[in-house]
Amino acid sequence: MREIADQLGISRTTVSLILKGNAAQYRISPQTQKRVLDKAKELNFRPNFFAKALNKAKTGVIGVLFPNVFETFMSKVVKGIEDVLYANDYTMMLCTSRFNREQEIKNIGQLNYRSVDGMLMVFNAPFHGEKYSYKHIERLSQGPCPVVFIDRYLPGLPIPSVVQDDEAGAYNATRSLIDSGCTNIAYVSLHIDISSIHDRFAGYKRALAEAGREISRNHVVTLNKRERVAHDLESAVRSLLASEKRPDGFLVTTNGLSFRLIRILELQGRTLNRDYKIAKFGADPPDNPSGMYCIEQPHTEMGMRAARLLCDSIENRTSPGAQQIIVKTALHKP
Amino acid sequence: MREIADQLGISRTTVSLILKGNAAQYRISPQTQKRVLDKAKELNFRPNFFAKALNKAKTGVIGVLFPNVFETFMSKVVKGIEDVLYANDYTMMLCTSRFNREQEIKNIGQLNYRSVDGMLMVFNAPFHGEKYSYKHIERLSQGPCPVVFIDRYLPGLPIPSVVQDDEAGAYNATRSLIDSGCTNIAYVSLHIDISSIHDRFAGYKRALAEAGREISRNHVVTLNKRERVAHDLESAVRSLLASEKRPDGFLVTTNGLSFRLIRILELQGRTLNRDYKIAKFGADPPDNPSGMYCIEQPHTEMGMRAARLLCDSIENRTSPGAQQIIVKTALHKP
DNA sequence: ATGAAAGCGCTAACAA
DNA sequence: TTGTTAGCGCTTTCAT
Repeated sequence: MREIADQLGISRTTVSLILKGNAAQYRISPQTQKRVLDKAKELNFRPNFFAKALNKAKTGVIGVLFPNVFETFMSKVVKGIEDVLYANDYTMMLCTSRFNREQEIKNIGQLNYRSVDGMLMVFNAPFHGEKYSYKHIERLSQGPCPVVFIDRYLPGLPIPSVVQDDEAGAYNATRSLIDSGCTNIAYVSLHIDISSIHDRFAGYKRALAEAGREISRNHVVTLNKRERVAHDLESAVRSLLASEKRPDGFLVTTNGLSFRLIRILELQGRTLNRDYKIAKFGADPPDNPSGMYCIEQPHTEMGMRAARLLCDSIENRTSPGAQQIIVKTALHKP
Repeated sequence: MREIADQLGISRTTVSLILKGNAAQYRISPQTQKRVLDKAKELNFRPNFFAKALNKAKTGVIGVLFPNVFETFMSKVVKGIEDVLYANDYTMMLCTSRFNREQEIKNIGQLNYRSVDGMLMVFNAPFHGEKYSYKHIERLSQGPCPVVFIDRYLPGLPIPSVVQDDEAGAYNATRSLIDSGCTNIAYVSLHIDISSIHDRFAGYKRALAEAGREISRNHVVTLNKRERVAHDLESAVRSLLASEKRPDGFLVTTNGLSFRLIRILELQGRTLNRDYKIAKFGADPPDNPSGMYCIEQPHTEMGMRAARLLCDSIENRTSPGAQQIIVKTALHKP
C-alpha cells in the first residue's frame, strides 16, 4: 500500500480509502481512484489480513468444531454451513475433537486465540455412566464470541441450537415397523448421554406403548464403550437371537451402527428384509441396501440454519438467547 | 500486556520477554518473572494472534484443502494430518473444494490471504474428456508457501507428494481375483484423469496380461459424469450381465463405487460371493460385507507423512523439490 | 478531495 | 537486567 502511495505520490490514507471502496463517500476524484486501482493491480496488491484484523474486531472467520468429519452426518452439515458462510463472505475454520474432551478444549482455545467471529459446534458427549464435565462448554456462554450448537444442546444453557425432531422421528419409524408387521422390535443405540439419543429412545417407547406393546428390557441394546462397540454389539445380537421373543424389527439410532448390525445378523444367518426389518437414523439412499426404513435428517438444512443463525447474531448483535430451531426428519420407506 | 507492565511499573519489553520464555536468555530476575507471570494469570492475559502474526512471518496455521471430507479416504487422511500438526503446534485450517475448480481457486486465495505457513492438498481432477486447466495449481510452485500434494500429483511440477502404490495395489488385487478362480474380471472406475486412476488401470491390465487373459473393452466400465454415476453404472452393469462373458470378478477403484455396484448387482439377482467377487480400493473392514478383497490404503499414514514433509520443509526451509513418497497398500482377503 | 498522525498489540534491535 | 524506540500494514479521526 505504501508502495502504491509512493509511486503515485499521494498519501497512504487516500489509497486505503479507495481500496476499501469508501472513495465515493469521501468524494475522491475518479482519476485518482483509477490510478490507484490500476497501480494496485499492477503491483498485485493483496491486503494483509492480520493488519486488518488487528484494527478491526472482525476476522471473518467462523470456527466449526465437530467430533469428527467422516460420518455422513457431519459432512452434510458441513456442506450446509459452507454454503451459507461462503455466501456471507466468511471463511470456515474446521477442527475435529475426535470424540475427545481434551482435544475439544484445546480447539476451543485455538479458535478463541484466533479470534473467530463465531463458532458452530457439535460438542462431545459422554457415554452413559462416564463422569464428565461440561464446564468448558458452559463457559462459552460468557465468552465474547457467539456460538450455535448443532444436533444437541445443553438444557438450561443460554446458547441457541439447531436440532432435529428426534422423538417424532423415532416414533414414526417405530410405528412403521409395527404397521409393517414386526412383532418384536429391538432398540439398538450407543448409550450416549445426550439430548438427541434420549429423545429417540422416548419416541421408540411412545410408539410401542401406543400400540399396546410391552417394552422389554431384553430388546433394548445400549452400547457403552466406543472401542468395544463391535464386540459388544455382537454379543448383544447373539442373546437377542437366542431369546424367546426373537426380534424381527430394529430401531437403530445411528447409521454406522445399522451397517454393523446387518453384517453381524448376516453372519448369524439372518438376512435383512427376509428375516427382519430395520429402521435407522441417517440415510444415504443410493448406497443403502434395500429393506431399510431410513429416518432422514435434513443434515444440510441443519447446517444452513445454524450458520444463518450465527451470522445473524454476529451482524445484528442480537443475542438469540437459548433459541432452538427444530427441523423435521422424514421417514423413507423401503 | 501494557496493563501488566503499567500495574507492575515495569516496561512492556520486559513483560514481552518473560511471557515469551526468553527470560533466561536475558537474565531477568526471577522475582520480576514471577510477578509478571502471576499478574498475567490474574489479568487472564491472552496474547493477540494478529499482532504476533503481523510482526513475525509465521502464523502457525496449515491450510488443508480437499475435494470433500466425507469419503472415508479423506477423513482418515485428515486424522493423520491432525496428529502430526497438533503435535508440532500447528493449527489446521480445513477447506473443501467440493470437486469444484472455482471453489478450489477461491479457497487457495483465502489460504494465501490468511498467510498460512503451508498447504496440504488433494487437488481436483477433471473427468476424462473435460477441458480443464491446472494453472492455479501450477502457480503454487512459485508461491511463497510450501505445498505438499496427497494421493495425486502433477507430473513435472516441482511440488512434493505423498501417494500410494496404485499400480501394485491394483495388480495384486487383480491377481488374487484370478487366483481365486475368476475368469472374467471387469474393471469399474470413475473415468478421472489423474495419476492414481491411470496407475490402477495399468495394474489391472498388467495382471491380466501376465495371466494370459485378454483385456476386453467390454469389461472396462469407466464412468464419466459425477452426476450420472448412479445411472450410468446401472446401465453398464446391465450390459455387462447381458454379455457373453459375464464377469465373475470386479476390480473397483473406489470404495463408494463398490457399494453402488453391489447394490445394483443385487437388484439384478446376483449376490456377492455366490455369483461374483469384488476387489476394491478403500477398506473399512468392520463394516464391509464379506467376500470382498480390499486394497487398503494407509490413509492415516499418508496424512502423517505429508504433514511431516510439510513441517520439515517449513522449518528447515529445505525445498523438497518434487520428492515423492510412495506408501504401500495392503491387500485384505475376505 | 487529500494528507498527517495516532494507534491496533506485539516484537526485537539497541541503548543504558 | 531493564527500558527506549521503531516498526509490522492497515484504519480512522481530524485537519486542511
